[in-house]
Amino acid sequence: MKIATWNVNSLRVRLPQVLNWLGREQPDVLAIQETKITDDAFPVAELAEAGYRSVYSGQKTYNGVAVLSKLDLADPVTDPEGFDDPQRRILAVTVGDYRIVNLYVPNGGEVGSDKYAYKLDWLAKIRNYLSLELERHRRLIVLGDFNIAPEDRDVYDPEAWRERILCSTPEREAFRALLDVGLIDVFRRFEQAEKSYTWWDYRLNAFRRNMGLRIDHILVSASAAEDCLACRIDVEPRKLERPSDHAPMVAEFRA
DNA sequence: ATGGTCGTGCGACGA
Repeated sequence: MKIATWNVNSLRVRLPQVLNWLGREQPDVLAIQETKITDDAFPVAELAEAGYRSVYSGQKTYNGVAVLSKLDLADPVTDPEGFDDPQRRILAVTVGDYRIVNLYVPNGGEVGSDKYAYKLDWLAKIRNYLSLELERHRRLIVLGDFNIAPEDRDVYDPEAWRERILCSTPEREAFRALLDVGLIDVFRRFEQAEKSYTWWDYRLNAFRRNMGLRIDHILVSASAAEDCLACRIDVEPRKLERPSDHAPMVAEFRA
């Protein structure tokens, strides 16, 4: 089972790139964030033609999550207990033996802002939900855009980003709290190149200069980690004309 | 450089 995550920053704009990437990479599952498309406009037919079923939870202009799969998608959840939120950021679904939770964590604006408080509150609530999901499912995969760089080695210039959004201590503690409920950052289970990132600002030629952050993650339960064979970032789509500002991540599992 | 580039949707705002 090959499972991927990609913040596409508008599925409408990126659909040709997504279809190309699916064709080349052939993941069994792709979790997408920032679709920025309402459910009535979701490109179900184009994706079906490429061999993928879709579940989606979208809204106008902002946010929006979807899961594409070659296999059946069962038991979708978009509004877990405790979330009373019009923002479409959560989509949990079952594929085969795996419970998959696709997340688009709030960006948080600036440290200390209202959006920052919303982000930390959201992270506290998602922690509770994930701890329940871990009780309910042996094989759990939580993936998406977490908008948190967990450690200094996940940041191209840690001093410049010290206590800034995506890197502040409360955000890193909230990320750590997700690991503490029983999730494993599977990217770090494998040898990786130094300066491995998943997001680069559109400005200042940040990608060409590898001025990036690792803010997209694949977290898995212990029993899913045992079956994980590989985890990598695919920077190729970030090199294309009119790219998303994020690169996809892929994890492969035995069975 | 209180900057810079995108996407949405036609003026800001979010990231």
